[in-house]
Amino acid sequence: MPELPEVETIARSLSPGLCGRRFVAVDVYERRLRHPVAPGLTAALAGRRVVAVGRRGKYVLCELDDGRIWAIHLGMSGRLTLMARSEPRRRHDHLIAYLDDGRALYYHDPRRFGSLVVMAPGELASLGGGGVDALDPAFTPGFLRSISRGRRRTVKALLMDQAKISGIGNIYANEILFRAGIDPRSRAGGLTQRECRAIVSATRSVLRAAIAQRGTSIADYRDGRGRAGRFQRRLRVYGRAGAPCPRCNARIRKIIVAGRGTFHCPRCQR
DNA sequence: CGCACCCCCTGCCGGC
DNA sequence: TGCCGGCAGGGGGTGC
Repeated sequence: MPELPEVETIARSLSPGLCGRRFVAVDVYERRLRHPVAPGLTAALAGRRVVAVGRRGKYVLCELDDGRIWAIHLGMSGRLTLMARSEPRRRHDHLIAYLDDGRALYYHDPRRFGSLVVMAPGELASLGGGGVDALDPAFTPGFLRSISRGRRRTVKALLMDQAKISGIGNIYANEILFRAGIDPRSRAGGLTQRECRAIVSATRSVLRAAIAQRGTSIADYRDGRGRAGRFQRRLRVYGRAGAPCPRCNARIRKIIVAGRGTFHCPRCQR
């Protein structure tokens, strides 16, 4: 589910309610996530105060008062919600972290593709493969060109490679390449400077616009207060197979690229 | 190196 | 109505 804009929205919506609060107790109900929840997670969180809530790539980062960082990945179906602690635990609520103000943070993940890890600040650089965050100023056309050069892989696979660029998933890769006018199957190594500029520019505008709409809610996604996003109304190709291209009216096609459903306009994306 | 392919897991939807 | 296959925003591992 959540890509960069959704994770950013979740972090922002949690921050006011979490910052300055202390975890008084943490209950783990299911340890079998993408990586098994470490036995020491509860002890690492309990008693700690939250100093800041942020994001990197697709991870929500919760900075603790001992300098360590709780990194939360929501996989495809994860939710992180701040609610009154009297809320009943629901099916697939795998962790509840109780705060010192009568509220609690609920981690909910039906498919269990997410992960929960407390790490030292030094380990942050390698998180999720260590790619440059897609909204980091360091993600420039020159950088994109440097990681593309000589590569035969498709440009879409490169955009979604978290070890190179972090935060872009399947929905936004489709939208970015549509706005940049580039065929998702084209080879990364063949990108011109002009195309690299178009991709970086489209990445920033699409991700920022999606954040402004508080993310894309297709099925599961909700922010830290349970609210849906609105960017699904602005999607130009994702999920629109057979519909007319908003730019040229040709029919949008669905193909498979990089193992994922890929939507594109065969006329305006070259 | 990069990819196709498989897996993990639950829920939902459409077709029959 | 029920069953079944396919698909879904994530990542990781393997073998070619």
